[in-house]
Amino acid sequence: MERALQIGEVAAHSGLAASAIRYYESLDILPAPERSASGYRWYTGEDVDLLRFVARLRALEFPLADVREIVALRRDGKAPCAAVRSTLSREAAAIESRIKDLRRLAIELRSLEERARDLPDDWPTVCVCDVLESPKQATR
Amino acid sequence: MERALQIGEVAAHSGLAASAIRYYESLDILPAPERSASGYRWYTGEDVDLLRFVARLRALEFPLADVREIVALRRDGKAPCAAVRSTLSREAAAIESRIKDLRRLAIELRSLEERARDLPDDWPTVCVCDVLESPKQATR
DNA sequence: CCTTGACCTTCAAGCGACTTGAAGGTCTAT
DNA sequence: ATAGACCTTCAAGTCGCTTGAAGGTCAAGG
Repeated sequence: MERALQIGEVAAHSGLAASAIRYYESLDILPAPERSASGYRWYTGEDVDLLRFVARLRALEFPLADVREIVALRRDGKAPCAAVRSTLSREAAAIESRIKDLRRLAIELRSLEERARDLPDDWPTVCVCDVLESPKQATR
Repeated sequence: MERALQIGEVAAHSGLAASAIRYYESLDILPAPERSASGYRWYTGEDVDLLRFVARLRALEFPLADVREIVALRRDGKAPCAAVRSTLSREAAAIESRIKDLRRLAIELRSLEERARDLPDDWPTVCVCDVLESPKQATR
């Protein structure tokens, strides 16, 4: 016979923070669990499965709106596969584009850093900041 | 003789949104410009240089707190190079670590997507979602 | 029986970097 | 005179939570 679990326990089992679980419940992403006589939330093993699933979606950076939709489909007995697929491809594309941006950024930051390393702190500043000004000019 | 510029014009010249410029001013990141008799902000050519510089810092994803510090140093006649260097290396490290995370994520999303492509929408769902459940199991 | 400490509760506010909207004023051209 | 394209301020919304305050509950130990 399985014992009911407190929020801290399901948090530990799912990898979500207790505050995040309460937050999801407040947004109707997660169903409200039973309560003990004193008002504590009681979770079941099924709840833990759902929390784990939600944690996985969030680890994949699914937006909460999508998580809500997917969890609702599941609650209605429908397989959320189509919704999951749609978010998967949208997220994957967004993240790949973000990676491209960040890579450009990282290269620029590192090259600026290299350039800055050679300048003294009191380098006479003719414009706002020599390190960042007119970035397309010579690398010295 | 140079004509004063309205916020929309300096926004266009700097790449910042007018709303962002007002926001920076409200946070004392940017100095408050002169105003016309009717209350419009009037910007000078120097202001545009500063706005461009700030736009560049933000394009490099410098946090606003750092931008504030750097702009303040400059206002006090000090070269902000040390502060810039410090943010550069911190930001570069943070962004490279973020890239690593996102690359792992992208790989996982794409492989899940591939796996999902082969499943019908009404695939009998034995758990919350077959596509995402027990991700370490066979790729079918 | 009482206290300690670790848990739990709710509600409100804060984070970062803005954007958006409402409600209104100004300026230029027709 | 009016249209429309600017500008102003202020408040609230976005996203995904976390943190803090103020308090209730519960088991163990003295």
